Order: sequence, then structure tokens, then C-alpha cells
Amino acid sequence: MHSFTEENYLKTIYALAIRQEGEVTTNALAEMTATKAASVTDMLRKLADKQLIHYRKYQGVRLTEEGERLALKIIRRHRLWEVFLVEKLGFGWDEVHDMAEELEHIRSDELVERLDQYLGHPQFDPHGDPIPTPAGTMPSTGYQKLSEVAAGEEVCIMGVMEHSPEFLQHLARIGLTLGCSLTLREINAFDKSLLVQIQPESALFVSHDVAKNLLVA
Amino acid sequence: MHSFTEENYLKTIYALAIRQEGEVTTNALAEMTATKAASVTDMLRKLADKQLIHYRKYQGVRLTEEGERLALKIIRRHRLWEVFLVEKLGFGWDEVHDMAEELEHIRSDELVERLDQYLGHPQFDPHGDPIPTPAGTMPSTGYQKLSEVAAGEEVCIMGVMEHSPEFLQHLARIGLTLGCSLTLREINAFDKSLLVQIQPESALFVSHDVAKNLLVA
DNA sequence: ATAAAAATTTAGACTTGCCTAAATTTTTTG
DNA sequence: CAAAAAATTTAGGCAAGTCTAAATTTTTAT
Ligand SMILES: [Mn+2]
Ligand SMILES: [Mn+2]
Ligand SMILES: [Mn+2]
Ligand SMILES: [Mn+2]
Repeated sequence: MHSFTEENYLKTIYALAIRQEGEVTTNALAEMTATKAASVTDMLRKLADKQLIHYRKYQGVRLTEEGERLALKIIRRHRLWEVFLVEKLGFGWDEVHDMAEELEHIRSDELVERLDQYLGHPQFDPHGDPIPTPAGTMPSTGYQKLSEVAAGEEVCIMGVMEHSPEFLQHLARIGLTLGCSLTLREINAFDKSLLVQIQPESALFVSHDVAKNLLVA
Repeated sequence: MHSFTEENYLKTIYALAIRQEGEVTTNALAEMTATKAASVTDMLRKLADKQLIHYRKYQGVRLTEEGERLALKIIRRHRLWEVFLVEKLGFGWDEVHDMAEELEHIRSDELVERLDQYLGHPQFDPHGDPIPTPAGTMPSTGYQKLSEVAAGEEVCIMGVMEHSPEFLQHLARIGLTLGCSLTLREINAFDKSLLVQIQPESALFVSHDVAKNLLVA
């Protein structure tokens, strides 16, 4: 079987690989896992030995098919537990990440599939992220970042790219929630902040930092 | 914080301490944790340093107040997760122990208390074991072992002292379930097996090994 | 095209939890 | 009560995962 640590590395490699095309670097992994580059190198050798990654010294790293299958399995568990915590136990979407980070390592396929059924086979987690299939494929969403939308368009908030409690609580404070539809009125040339309209009466400014972490359709 | 391993040792010390009065021995712990005596000694020194146990070399070990509080906290989590797995996910009582063994280490008091509420504050787990209070006390049940009941008495099955799938599945096979009431007809002098009557029509023999693992009231 | 800078790997060490073998203490027994 | 047996602890080591410091490779800049 695989250790918690190995599972976390696979998940992190997967996340970094989709964020920026190409091979994932040692330093990027060190930053994400809050360890040092030397420790990452040790683990990469181990994962390569287990055929979970393709690894060439100094050249970066890429998941093998088996590695990606495993990464998606962990992500599926994480997101299903997040749905459980929000839908059944009544936690806020800003509170569930750390608990799911532990629950995702509980080793039972039967448990995950029963949980999925109990939750009614949800397609998305509380942050709008798609839940991988039991077979190990990631459903694709056609979402784009709010920061890439053209002025004048009307869109609906479908997900977030950042899961920190700070960001999620900030969204709540300025009145943005999942499912909320809005019209992009203006894009400020100076700081790239956006003027968005939610209600007919009320408009608000959204910073570029926020807009690039909001997924819309 | 405490490691999974430390938490498991505390739980095991608690379990051994109630089974046989007095100090818990190194060998007993080694057997229960499926490790060697030398490893147990290492861990006992560590738990004593953390003031979780009273430990005198060669003399055995006993939980401190803080150690017992912690042990009961882990047991509470274990039993609440077992209720969840059986009541909400539909697992059998013979399938849930190993999963609960992992879930009990998820570090969030808020999670446990919300789970408790979601489950309707259950008093007993699927095996009839009482669930410790949030304050850290173990509710006492007046149950006795079926092997200690006198012939002629009518009793109700309230719990089991053994959680292995083998034992629980055997109970199902011979037709005994939690809550099932029965009359003890005879005690066989040769092998201490018991003749018990469930339905007016049907009686069955129960071995001493089974009877001493059944709790009744 | 080199030299400097940045990224990465290697070397050597630490912690946790476990092991085997040997030493020590306690208990049992003749 | 002394010798043998049993229980326990100590000594020394191993694997996983981490670290710092030093060496090596790759990238960037002059
Ligand atoms: Mn999350
Ligand atoms: Mn999520
Ligand atoms: Mn159990
Ligand atoms: Mn139980």
C-alpha cells in the first residue's frame, strides 16, 4: 500500500501539472508541500522506483498512468468527503478542506463508493470542483477565469481556484457565492479590477487577484 | 499533538485495564498491538514523559487522568464513526471495525460533535458498547456475560465483547442478534455449553466461548 | 561563450516506531 | 532460599521522511 505522504505527493504533482503545462519542478513541489527541495528529491526517487512518476534527474517529473489513476482516486475521496461535511454535517465551505485532507487517506474503496451513493452521486464538490469518476477520469468543465471574461458578458460563478478560508470568507463578505450570476460591466485599465453587477441595483469592484481565482461559465 | 501510534497505545492500555484489574503489563500490550515487548517499552517511556501514563520499570503501567481522558476521546470517536457506518452507510456490524480504527484518528473535535448531533446523540455503538461522553466519562452498563447467567433466567442480548468479523458472522449464522431475548434452559456440565431458547419452538446450543463474549441484561 | 545565478541532487544527520539479541529484574519452583 | 524460568529493559540497528550544508547541473546574463 502507499503512505499518506506518497499519496499527498501524487495529488500535489497532479495539481501542479494541470496548473502549468509541462514537467513539474522540484522547487514547486517543495513549496506546495512545505518541505525542502532535498526532501522532495528523496521522495521523487521513491515514487519513480514504484513506477508512479516519470523522473529524469534535473529535468522535472510527470505522473505515469498508474500515478495519475492513484492521484485521481485520492482527489475523488477528498471531494466526496467535502460534500459530506458541507451537505450532511452543515460545515461551511471554508471549513472543510483540512478535515478532507485527512479523510482522503482512509483506505477503503467500499467506504468511498457507499459514501458516493449516500450523497446521491454528486458531480461537484462544495468549491465547484468536479469529482473524478470511480474509473479514474477527471470530468472536464468548460469554466474560465473571471479575469479572462470580456466586458459586457453575463456569467455565473461555478467554482474557485483557491481554497483558503481567507479567500472563501472574503467572497462571502463581498457577497459572491457559488451559483451567483453577474454581469461584467467594466475592466479597470489601471489595476485590472472589475466592476461587476449582481443585483440590478448594486454593483461592486472585484480585484484582479479575486477575479483570477473565480471560475465562471 | 499526539501520533496515531500514541493514541492506539492509550486506547489499548484502557481496554486492558478494564479487562483485568491492576497494572497493565508490557507483554499484554505487545500482544494486543502485535509488536514486540521491546517496542512497547520504548513507547511506554515516551508516554510516561508526556505524563499520559504512570510507569514504574518492571512494574506495569496505568493511565493518568489526562491519559484516560484522551483514551476515552479516541474511543468516543471510534464508536460514533461505527454508528455512522452502520446507520447511514448501511455497512454490517461485522464490517466497520477496521474503518473506524482509521477514522478515530481524524483530528477535529468539531467534526466529532457535529457527527454526534447528526447521528442523534446515540448512546451505544453497533456492538452495544456505550459511547463515552464529550466530557470524557464512560457510561456504565450493568451488563453481565451470558456465561455468568444462571439456568432458568430470561435475558436480552445487549452487546458483544469480541469484535472480530469471524465472531460476529458466527452469531448471525446461529441466529443471535443484538436486542434478541432468550431464556437459558440448561448449562452443560461437561463443556459449559448452554442450551438457550429464542423462539417458543426452537432452542440451540451455544458454546462457552460464544457465551463468555455475549453481554446480556 | 563564459561566468554568475538558480535549481537540483548528494552527503550526512535526526526522529519515530519498529526489530533482534543480550542483559537485567522479578517470579516461580524444587 | 537458591536456581531456573519468565518478564522486562537495554543496546544497537533499520526504514521512512525530514533537515542543513555542500556538490553538481542547468539556466541566465554579460
Ligand atoms: Mn479541499
Ligand atoms: Mn474542494
Ligand atoms: Mn470497533
Ligand atoms: Mn464497536
